[in-house]
Amino acid sequence: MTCQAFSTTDSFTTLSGDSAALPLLMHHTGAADCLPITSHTATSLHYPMPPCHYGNQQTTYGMMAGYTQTNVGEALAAVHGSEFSQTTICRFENLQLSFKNACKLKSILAKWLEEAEQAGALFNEKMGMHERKRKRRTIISLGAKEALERHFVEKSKPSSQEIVWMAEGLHLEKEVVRVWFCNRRQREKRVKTSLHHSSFMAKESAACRP
Amino acid sequence: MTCQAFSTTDSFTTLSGDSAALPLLMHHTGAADCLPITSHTATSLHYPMPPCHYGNQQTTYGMMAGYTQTNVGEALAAVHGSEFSQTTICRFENLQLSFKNACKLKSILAKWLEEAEQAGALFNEKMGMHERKRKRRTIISLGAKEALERHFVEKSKPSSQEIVWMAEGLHLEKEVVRVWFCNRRQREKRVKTSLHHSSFMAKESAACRP
DNA sequence: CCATTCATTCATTCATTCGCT
DNA sequence: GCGAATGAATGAATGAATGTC
Repeated sequence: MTCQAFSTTDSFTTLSGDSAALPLLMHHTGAADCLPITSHTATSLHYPMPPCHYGNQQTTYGMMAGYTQTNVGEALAAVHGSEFSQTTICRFENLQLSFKNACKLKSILAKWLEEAEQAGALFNEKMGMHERKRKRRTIISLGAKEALERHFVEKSKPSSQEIVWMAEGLHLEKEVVRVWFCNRRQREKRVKTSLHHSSFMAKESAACRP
Repeated sequence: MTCQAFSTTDSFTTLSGDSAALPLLMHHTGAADCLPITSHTATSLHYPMPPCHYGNQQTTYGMMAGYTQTNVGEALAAVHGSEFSQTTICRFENLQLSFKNACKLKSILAKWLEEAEQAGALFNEKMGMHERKRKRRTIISLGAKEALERHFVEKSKPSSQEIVWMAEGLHLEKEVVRVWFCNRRQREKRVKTSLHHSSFMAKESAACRP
């Protein structure tokens, strides 16, 4: 990987108090050594951008003005080769990505901002392929969710057999339960290692050079 | 080398905009003397293919369009006799195979591309055999990993006796420790001989890999 | 339109098989 | 028993569908 995973050692134990005070200077050189770290309200945008962006609501500075998450995701294709989903941009703004992942995205974003000028969606490969029928999204009932959650706190990594039992008990497919646990674990991890908690990882991230 | 290297600039910026310009000439004649050498982002595919393939995620050009690593692995059965796992295809793309191994795979891939036409999954041997219950994957704790790593740098080939001691100290099965060292040695070798490190990437990777 | 949840694809780690010498 | 090739299981990245206001 290009981006070294910062020493996992602790991360979020390190201070957390003054995190919001961090200035968001962006050095395109560095990776994400300066991701926006701030409280996120439902309305704030945090594209780290030079000279130092902050922005609230739709009110972002400079060229970002008016871009929706979807727009940004699409525009990124120009410098990345393929688009990103609204979901990913959303995660980035809300610091719901792993540190490594955030580094990567940030540099792409930075590059895009550099080549700012053309917002044109030069790419438009349609490739209408893949009817890879996606499984229809299962809707897990509230009750089932609570049950799963209870199981999770007790054992975040159930065995295959245990999964089968739970699935039967809840009238869900085994696969659905398995995936639920995968996702739940990811979330758990994210919450613990997300940029939200790691105060300013400026120091650690110094080594991260995309 | 028949394959010219491209600008080394920086890792994950390489693929962006003009990525398509990167010529991945494929000479079926040679073995793998021209495997794609490029930074690998989480989303890039690098099947070396004529006229020059590139693509990200699902977005590949030509007939490769839309193939996932799993798809390719399965399709390969047509020219090889048996399938390959997603893992192997992934390793191929990321240049994590030994040179020799990569050559072999590349020629299979080339052959498949030649006979391109039929993407039909002619094979579908089900063979529901082998209940050879696989040992449940051991989860080695972070601490244990660090310890093993320390032992490794000191002695990459511990004796049977030393393995037993480590195992006891770490509360792991002897076999698990033995296998860990096997795999670790393989990785070490891979890292050193892999195409990734061919010259120019040395600098960057040095700083980015613990 | 932004945020969250279920789902899929890509990447890495532990495990197995086989030739060997 | 080791090294090389290879894979299943699992983690990480990312997206479609859905929820919400």
